[in-house]
Amino acid sequence: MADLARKDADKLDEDEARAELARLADLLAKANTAYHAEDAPFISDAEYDAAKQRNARIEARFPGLKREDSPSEQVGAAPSEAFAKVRHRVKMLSLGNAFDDDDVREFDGRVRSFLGLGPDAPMTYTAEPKIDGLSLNLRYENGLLVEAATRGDGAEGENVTANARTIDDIPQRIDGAPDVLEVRGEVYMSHADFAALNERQTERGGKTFANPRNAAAGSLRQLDSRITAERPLRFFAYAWGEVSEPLADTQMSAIGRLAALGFSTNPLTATVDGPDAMIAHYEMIAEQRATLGYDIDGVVYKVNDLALQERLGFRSTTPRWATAHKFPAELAWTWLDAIDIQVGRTGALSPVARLTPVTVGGVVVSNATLHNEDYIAGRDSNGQEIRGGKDIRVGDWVQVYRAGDVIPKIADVDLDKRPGDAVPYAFPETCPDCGSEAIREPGDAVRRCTGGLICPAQAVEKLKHFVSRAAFDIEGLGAKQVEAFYHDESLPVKEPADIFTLQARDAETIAKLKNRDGWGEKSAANLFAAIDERRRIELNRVIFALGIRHVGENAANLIARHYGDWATFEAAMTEATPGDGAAWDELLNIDGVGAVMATSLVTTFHQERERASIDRLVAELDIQPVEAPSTEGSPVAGKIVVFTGTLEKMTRAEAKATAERLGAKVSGSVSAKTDLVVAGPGAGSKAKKAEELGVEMIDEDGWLALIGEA
DNA sequence: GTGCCTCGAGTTCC
DNA sequence: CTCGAGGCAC
Repeated sequence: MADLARKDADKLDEDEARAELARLADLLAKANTAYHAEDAPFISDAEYDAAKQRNARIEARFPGLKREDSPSEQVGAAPSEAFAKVRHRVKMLSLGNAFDDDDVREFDGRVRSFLGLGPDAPMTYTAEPKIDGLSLNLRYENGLLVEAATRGDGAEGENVTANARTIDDIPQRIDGAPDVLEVRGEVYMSHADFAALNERQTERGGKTFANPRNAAAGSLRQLDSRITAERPLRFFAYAWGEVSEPLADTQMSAIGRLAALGFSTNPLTATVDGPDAMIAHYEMIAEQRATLGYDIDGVVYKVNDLALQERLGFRSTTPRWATAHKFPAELAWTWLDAIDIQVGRTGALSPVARLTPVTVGGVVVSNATLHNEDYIAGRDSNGQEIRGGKDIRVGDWVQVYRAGDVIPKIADVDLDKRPGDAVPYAFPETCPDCGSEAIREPGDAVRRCTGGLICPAQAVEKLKHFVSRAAFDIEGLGAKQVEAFYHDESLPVKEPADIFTLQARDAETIAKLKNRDGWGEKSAANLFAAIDERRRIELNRVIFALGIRHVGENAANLIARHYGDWATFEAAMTEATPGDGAAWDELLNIDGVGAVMATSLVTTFHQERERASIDRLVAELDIQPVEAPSTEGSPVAGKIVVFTGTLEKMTRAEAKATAERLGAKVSGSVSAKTDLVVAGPGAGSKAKKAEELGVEMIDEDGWLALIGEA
């Protein structure tokens, strides 16, 4: 009986099967509690899946033995699917950062210059503490709370409505609000509540939390909302998402409106005029930091006038009208035990510091990035000394901080504690993984392995990139799995095409897969189904997935939109030669593609080995063409627009942003391809050229009238 | 040629 | 999140 757990599920007799089902039911129940309720799993996901499958297999053989508390009847098994996804109707963006007074002045300067205002024009901002918790979007329809979602990646978060309802600061219903109102704010835990919770957890033998933020995050993400209800979470409202009618004219009065509706708003929120007042408010909050009773990590400034906020708009990931002034990072000293080298997808050799674990800002840090060769030597990319020119050596006593409160870095070295035998770090000149020469191009900061596809480290990283979220995103085939497959000689997946031939390649594949830990027939079938589903895939994802240097998600979109379908794209890459020819010029003419990116693309398609690998992949796929996004109803969609002369009612940057939002392409020079020239006073050569070419020309008012109709 | 701005690549820990 | 580099405007 002792080895029951090891015995093949198909060979158990009836008594053994009954005992084994009981054991598995108990094990899985405990694992569930540990995972969900205590946030401290004691078995791996793979072990969990294996136990579940073993249970299902035995039940299939002895249906009569199926228990009333059978784990196969229980829902919510897969931890990652615990919460439903919610797509935010208005994106939840992050904020840009300011680290010192100069950054704050620069922020103010950027706001003014975008709006075309001088340094003396009045400009009012709000300033409020930046709460260190997790942001939440609350959706109210007709005054009733209908949905609460975490920020997630900004576009999509998790539905935690049941848990949010247990938080006292979050009203279930509100009176006098717009029909649709999304309130945004921060869920946090106070210092006192955090300490009491950890004490309680210790008494119960449960897991304690490293800091209030983790405690708040862990509590909000409980599957059982009764547990969340016992956790003392709080909420400050500071923003909004979708609203059916405007809340107010200014940020400050909108916050007042939220307070009037029954939300907690932070009492240290105030309006301030200009950078000096912003900085003064920051210092006032910094002085109170220790006595607030909850964690804050800085001060947030927002342009107060909502009409100006709208004009300022957004950059790719952050609003132009707000920034976060962060408190200086916490520092800690520890020993540097070793320096390891990692090899990236593009062959970049990145040094990583292995540290004696140390707590920095409530988190235990054991690794820190060392960037590159120069950084270790004590110089930045311009050859300027950093850390007072002190190099970093194995054995050193080093000061660590978390840049942006996230990435561990080394700030300083204590030379007095340097061991006598410490030697300067010798950066490897060959790849630690494949032994190929590692070369640093002149003017480049990184040293790269020249092994290309023959380098196992690069091949694995390329595969990870291939299955990543913005690329193929195959369900059940993440970074960990492809790495395991790569190294499993019985099921080799050495390049992307191998993923798609996995099933067909070998009739025994399923049998082989089953030998892997935690895999059964069902998981294999699921995997193949997920892979097959991804054979139909959009062109932009394919281009990004190829992992060509300098071609990221954004560039891949631009390129896909330009060529439209794979055949056209492939023909263009094959035909183009770096430096000249019509195909090369066409590539360079794509907005956002320059010579470096173009060379990288074209040479990849001309390298025999790379090309063969791409061809093998494409043969397995059904690549969907992409169309330029239709900006319906926009009078300037797809048009090439040039702004020239002095613009009086908007700045150049503003005009460009607006035009692009409406689907127009903004160019700097007038050519036969130009559709429209917007000329302000003082327009010179460009207006003249437009006239010669017969391009339509309008003034600023004409432009505003045109887009006003949009 | 210089100076933004944005993107790409690499990074850690939960 | 940060840094470096590419792309592009001035």
